[in-house]
Amino acid sequence: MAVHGPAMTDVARLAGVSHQTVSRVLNGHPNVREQTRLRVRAAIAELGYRPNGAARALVTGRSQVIGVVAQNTTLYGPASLLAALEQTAAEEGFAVSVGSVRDLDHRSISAAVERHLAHRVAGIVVIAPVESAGEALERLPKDVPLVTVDGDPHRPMPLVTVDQVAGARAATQHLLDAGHRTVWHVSGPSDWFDGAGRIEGWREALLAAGVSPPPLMPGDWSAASGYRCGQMLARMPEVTAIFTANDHLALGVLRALHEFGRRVPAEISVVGFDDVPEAAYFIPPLTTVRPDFDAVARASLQMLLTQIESGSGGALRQTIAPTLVARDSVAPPPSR
Amino acid sequence: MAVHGPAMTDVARLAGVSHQTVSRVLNGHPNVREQTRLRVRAAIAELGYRPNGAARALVTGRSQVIGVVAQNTTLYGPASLLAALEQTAAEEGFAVSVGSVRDLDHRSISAAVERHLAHRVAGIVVIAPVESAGEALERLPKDVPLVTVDGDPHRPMPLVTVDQVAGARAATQHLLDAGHRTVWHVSGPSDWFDGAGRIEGWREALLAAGVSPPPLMPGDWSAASGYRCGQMLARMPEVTAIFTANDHLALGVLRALHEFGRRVPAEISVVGFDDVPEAAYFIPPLTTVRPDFDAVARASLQMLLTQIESGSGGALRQTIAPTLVARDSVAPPPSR
DNA sequence: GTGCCTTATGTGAGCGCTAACACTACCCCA
DNA sequence: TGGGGTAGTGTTAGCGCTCACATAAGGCAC
Repeated sequence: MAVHGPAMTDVARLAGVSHQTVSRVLNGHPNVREQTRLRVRAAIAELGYRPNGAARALVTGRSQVIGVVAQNTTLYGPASLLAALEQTAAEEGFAVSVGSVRDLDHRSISAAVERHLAHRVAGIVVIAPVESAGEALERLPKDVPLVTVDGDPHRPMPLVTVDQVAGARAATQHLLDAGHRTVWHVSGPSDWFDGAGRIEGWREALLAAGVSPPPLMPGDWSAASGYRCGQMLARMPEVTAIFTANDHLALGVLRALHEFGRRVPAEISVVGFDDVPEAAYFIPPLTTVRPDFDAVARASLQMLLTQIESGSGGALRQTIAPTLVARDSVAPPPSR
Repeated sequence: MAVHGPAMTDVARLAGVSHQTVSRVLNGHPNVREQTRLRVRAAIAELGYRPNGAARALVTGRSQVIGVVAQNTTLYGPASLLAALEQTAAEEGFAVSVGSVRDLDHRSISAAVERHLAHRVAGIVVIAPVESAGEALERLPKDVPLVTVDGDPHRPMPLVTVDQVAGARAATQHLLDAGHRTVWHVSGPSDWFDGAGRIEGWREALLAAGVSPPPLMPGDWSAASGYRCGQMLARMPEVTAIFTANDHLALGVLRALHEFGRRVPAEISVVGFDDVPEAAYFIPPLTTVRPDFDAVARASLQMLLTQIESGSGGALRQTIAPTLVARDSVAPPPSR
């Protein structure tokens, strides 16, 4: 059934060398004569030979596969991250195996990681935006290369993260700069680090401007929760500026404001986070904060590869700064 | 470096049997005494043993991994499909390896498939919504289990697909039933099978009602292209009903109509396709067609597993019917 | 008892590869 | 002239598992 293509010995025979020499060519070892190298490459091409990853994994103890653990790969953020990760990994000759989990408790995460370990992956990227994930990760064997993305900033493990705080600060500041007295915040879940970071940045910006933050409107990333919060905010005449923790929340808020006849941005300004491709086509086009998922993916993969090659752990940390994308949903507050 | 956990021989020694007996227990072979089976299981648990997938893959010629080839896993459809596929596969004890491709030409597809083949995947799911993909697939070795999703309905290979035609027909009919004389269509790319199917369904419904279809407005799935088409449609007073090939196109259309002061649904009704989670929070909430991605994933995986187990190819085919989700973006046409 | 099943278990080979080491040229410098 | 490099190549073992076969123990017919 399986396509049993040519093996290394077949290539070796055709090239008139030993299988070991073929192996050396394949792995870019020095000490192979240029002429031999060419002969081997020709034989590889002629036979359409592809090295057997399983055999290699067996003998080296690890495969050319990177495991990714993520929760909801349907969401825009994780999906983008996963795609970027896959792209980058492919360029480095690695395949990506996904292990999505329903919940981010430590049982689920551990199980997903274990599954990857069973396949002897070369390294693991965990997109672990919540507290409970961290605990699971600390119990893991220390000798497997691991990078967390959007994980706990206070835990000593290799971490790549979007600078949520800076992004939220920029969004809030942008609204203050437009002349708004204060800014309301429809947040993500506060037990998510990105949610918490965005709350923190919002709060910081307000405090720095000498404004005491108004009550938080807690959402759960979904447009539905944004809509619910929006219905409350729409009824409060003093509200002139809203920063939402992501674009989908903003969509829900916009819809609620629209229903209550509150015009955006004439009466109320709104800023989102994520810059989903559709944000430019919301009504009105949404000013938002764009995290660079490609950069995050590149950084985390680089970090992982460094660990894989050096064998050393090391609690590296890298933060990617997001950028503000100004569109039409922000204007000065209505003059009284 | 790698966590060299216990091997099968360690389990065997602890249980006082041969490694082969352990293997038999692991693979559920008959002819193992109940008592022995329990002893082996106990040893496995005690040592925390996990079978080495690489070794198994090496000897059997295939791994417990399913390769998925997809193009843009950031789009809602593919992302949902991938997530559902992963979930289902995990339940069956399979891991999922993603190989996304930038373009859907046959070079890229072949390359992605080859990469999976190198890792000796057990089977491959190709999400191949365009013509050129089909050609690449036909050249593939016949003995590797393969299922295409949203692929060419006219090609004799195992295929699972959403019934695009029926969905589009339902959407169009829904608008006609509301009293509209005709329905305009903002399409997806016509070289995508789902795009083509939705055009076909729209056309069929109109012809069945004795209406000759108005000119097609070609889009490319993006909100941006929906917006451009919407700008044209907004200027045409005779337009009262629009069916868009997906929800993002609808978002762009809604935005354009809004800018031109055309009220939805009072003046113009709009129906989308996909039912993205945000569709209920568009302005107004979007009536749309919901494909069941979970069902597609389950069906394709089932089909793949059947091939893997039986070894037989067989050109099976399964079509998943989508359902219409009625919201507020449809109303009778304005009376004159 | 002999022969021949069936059931439960063990033994040996080998999947395709890499790591470690062995070996052969050949060169350089004393 | 020989000792000791170094570049290029071959040989061997073994990663952890499954497959095919060998073996052992018991049952049942004659």
